[in-house]
Amino acid sequence: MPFEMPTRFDPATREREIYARWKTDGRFTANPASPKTPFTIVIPPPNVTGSLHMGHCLNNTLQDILTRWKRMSGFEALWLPGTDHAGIATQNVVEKELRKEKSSRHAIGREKFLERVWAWKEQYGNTILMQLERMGCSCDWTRTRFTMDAGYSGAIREAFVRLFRKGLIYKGKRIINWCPRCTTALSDIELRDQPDEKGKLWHIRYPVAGGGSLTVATTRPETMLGDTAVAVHPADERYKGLIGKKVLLPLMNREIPIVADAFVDPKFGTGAVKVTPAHDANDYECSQRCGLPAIVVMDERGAMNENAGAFKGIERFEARKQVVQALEAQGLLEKTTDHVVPLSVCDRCDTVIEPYLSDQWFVSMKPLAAPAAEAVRSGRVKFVPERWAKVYLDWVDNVRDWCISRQLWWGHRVPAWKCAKCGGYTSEIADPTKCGKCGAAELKQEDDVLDTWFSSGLWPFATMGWPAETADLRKFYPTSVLATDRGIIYLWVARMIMNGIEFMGKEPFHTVVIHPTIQTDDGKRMSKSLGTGLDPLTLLDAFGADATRFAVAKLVTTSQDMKFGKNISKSKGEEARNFMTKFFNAARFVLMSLDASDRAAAAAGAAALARGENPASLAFEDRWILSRLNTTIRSVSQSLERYEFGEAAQALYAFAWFEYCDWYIELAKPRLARPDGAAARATLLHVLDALTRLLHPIMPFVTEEVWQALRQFDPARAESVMIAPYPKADAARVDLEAEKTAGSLMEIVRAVRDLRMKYNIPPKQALTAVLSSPDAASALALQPHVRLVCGSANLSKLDTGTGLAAPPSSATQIVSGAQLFVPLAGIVDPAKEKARLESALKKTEETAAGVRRKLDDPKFRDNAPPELVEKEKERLAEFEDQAAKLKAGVEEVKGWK
RNA sequence: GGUCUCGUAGCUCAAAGGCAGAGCGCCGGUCUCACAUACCGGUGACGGAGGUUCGAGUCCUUCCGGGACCA
Repeated sequence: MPFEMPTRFDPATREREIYARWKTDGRFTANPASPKTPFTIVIPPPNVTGSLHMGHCLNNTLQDILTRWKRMSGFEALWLPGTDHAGIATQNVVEKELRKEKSSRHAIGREKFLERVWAWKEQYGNTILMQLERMGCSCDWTRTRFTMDAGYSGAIREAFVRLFRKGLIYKGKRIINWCPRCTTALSDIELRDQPDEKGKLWHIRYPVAGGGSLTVATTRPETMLGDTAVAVHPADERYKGLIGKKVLLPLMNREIPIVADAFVDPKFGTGAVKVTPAHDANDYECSQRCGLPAIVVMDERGAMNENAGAFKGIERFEARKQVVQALEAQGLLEKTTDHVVPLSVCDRCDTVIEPYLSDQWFVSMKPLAAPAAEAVRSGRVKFVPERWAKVYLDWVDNVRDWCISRQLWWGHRVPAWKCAKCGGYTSEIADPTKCGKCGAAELKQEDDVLDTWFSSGLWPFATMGWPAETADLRKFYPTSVLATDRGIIYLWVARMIMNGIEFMGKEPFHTVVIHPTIQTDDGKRMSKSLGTGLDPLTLLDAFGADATRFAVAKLVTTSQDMKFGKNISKSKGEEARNFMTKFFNAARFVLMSLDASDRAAAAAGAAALARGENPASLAFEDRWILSRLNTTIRSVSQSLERYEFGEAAQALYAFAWFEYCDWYIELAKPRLARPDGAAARATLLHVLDALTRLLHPIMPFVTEEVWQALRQFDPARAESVMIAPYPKADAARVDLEAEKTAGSLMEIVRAVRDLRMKYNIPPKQALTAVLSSPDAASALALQPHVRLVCGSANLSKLDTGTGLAAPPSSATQIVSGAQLFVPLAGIVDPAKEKARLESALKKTEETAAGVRRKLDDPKFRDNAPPELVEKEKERLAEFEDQAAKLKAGVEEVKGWK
């Protein structure tokens, strides 16, 4: 019965079926009791409100490549998936729903609101995980975690209490970033800079007590209502006499001091700055140094409050206008200039951030950061590429205390209780019943919740059941690799390392792979709002998961960016899809060409080859492709070890297409039908088998399809390619001599094909040729392969030898130092041939002259390594020889009638 | 202001300091019994200026032009 395969692999139908089969067979599930060495990756948890974007597509492709490769390489591989609860983002989504219903979270209350969020999460929260399935990701779905799960919440409670007890968590009044729309505090990294915002610089005259005035420049005049001082640089001669005097704060009629502080830049504005401690971080620090009070003049929604006098109740930007008008009316506005202001906006809602003095919870970072920095400096945690370690260290070394409280409802409620009696805070694993300080029983839990990053920072071990000592933790912690984008270095990587050391006593991973960031075709950041984003689903639909993954992986380099917008993704997607089809078709050819009677023998032969044995006498071309295969295996393995995904994909692409398909299959074809073709059949099958396994981590679906076809020939193989061993290079198979000879043969074939093109000779028309080698040895080396050359170049005859004369009316090519003559009586055009040879001659002479110049230079001869000088001498001899032959060819043509 | 990164063919990327390579595109030819999503052949490039070196795409300086991050 002939073996049948469809002409194409159809991703749309086959991917789902194959994935479902893997799942039901439990292929993704890791076993903590396994004796194998673990290999663990925890997914950088995507935001539960999110859907797959190109960044995820790339990030997860790479994680899956690593996981599948390690799983096949004999590791107990665990890729642990999950999502984080994304406090603000998720709360905003549900609040939006409520607004549509003309309701609000305040209208329904905290408890009901949280029920709504959970309901939303149950309905939509799995979107991104399902998209990962579509990509073929081999995540262990039995271990999927969510940062709000009960177990995970227990880990957060544990971590908070431990840090609290160590004194590393405290509550205090500080300037924080406040989003007046979300009405919550934000950490530095939840902001987005809005550069080059056009603003103004207002110069305001403050009357000095006792006469005169002092002009200050500000970009935010509305905050002057909360000024408690004016500061100048202590060394600024212009203002020296004013230090210690008072000014009368306009509009508020409050006397405030003129202080000296080195934070003032004398070159900015007038060199005198207003100090508003409650609404500016620098001013706040200044106020601490100078002992100034802080007056909050805005409420939590960004409107001016009762401390703003006449401006009470006015929204902050409107207040700005009115304050300016009022100052102008009083003649206190000296001038207004244009000024570019750096603005920070809320990452979630684009509202301009207000620096705001308020009571918040903080983590004292220095004690946690020091060992985290040391872990990287000592090399226990490595960054790939290495340079990112510097970025990490810059942040970790200069880290500031971290505001972890958020004025939200969705999240982990701060597990601290305030005592009504003594005002102290108590934090315990079990809800406390009495104050840890004074013993009183009137306790109230804090309303705020914790920053999402506080929970996702515990991800590498909280996902495995910490603080319980679970089998998973024992087996899979520390994890192996964290793969992520550079934007996440501060958000997660640093915090995961700090927490891993603090709570587990061990770094959470030994390697951090920072892959490039996907950009648009013209090298800009992809932006949803600008519509320059690219939806990976359109790629998955158009090209299938295998091709999408391959296209993305092939472009991964050590550079920081990767252009992959609408046009580039299309061209790269097509390239990858064509490659996938090519591979599938090669498999189809190999399997369909094996006769039922050949199959068992071919399978046995291929198995023997895989073991390093030679089942039948291997032909030259068999030895060549086996050599190339093993060279490729080595290079792919090395690339993967170094996380050079693009290199690995590239090597596989080139080997599969240009060597296996273009040359080997074609060379093996004539032997296939022959009874003595056993070695060819075994080699074809063996290389296909190896290639299938090599490609599997990048293109999981099509390789599984091919694997299942291979299994029909050889049921003894693994049930799935997922658990088949990844090929190992066999150095004994590498045959550089064969590779070199094959190179010469290809050159000869190409030379004939080139002549066919130049003289319009159809491929079907057989030709004859004469190959005159420079010496007997090389003639002898080519002799056995005449059959291969004739087959590939469609020659009916190829004479080889040394010093052979050109047959009449021959076109000449110089290949590998030999002369190739192709008699073309009646076809060859003397003028054209002469021109062709002369052009080749000119090129050769130019190259020869270059090498000669180099060799004539005594400095080169004296300083360059002798081997190189020798090599250059040989090259020169070759070029001179080639030139001589071409010259002879020109003379020959001249003699034609 | 500081740090990092990238400028190589029309496009996307390669090349321990020693002959600048691929793919896509483009041009021309083939529907040859796995594959026209294919096959065959061809075309085409080191941002500028200095320096180090026998030798620089590669190392150094500087300029120009992109990108990222920190303050």
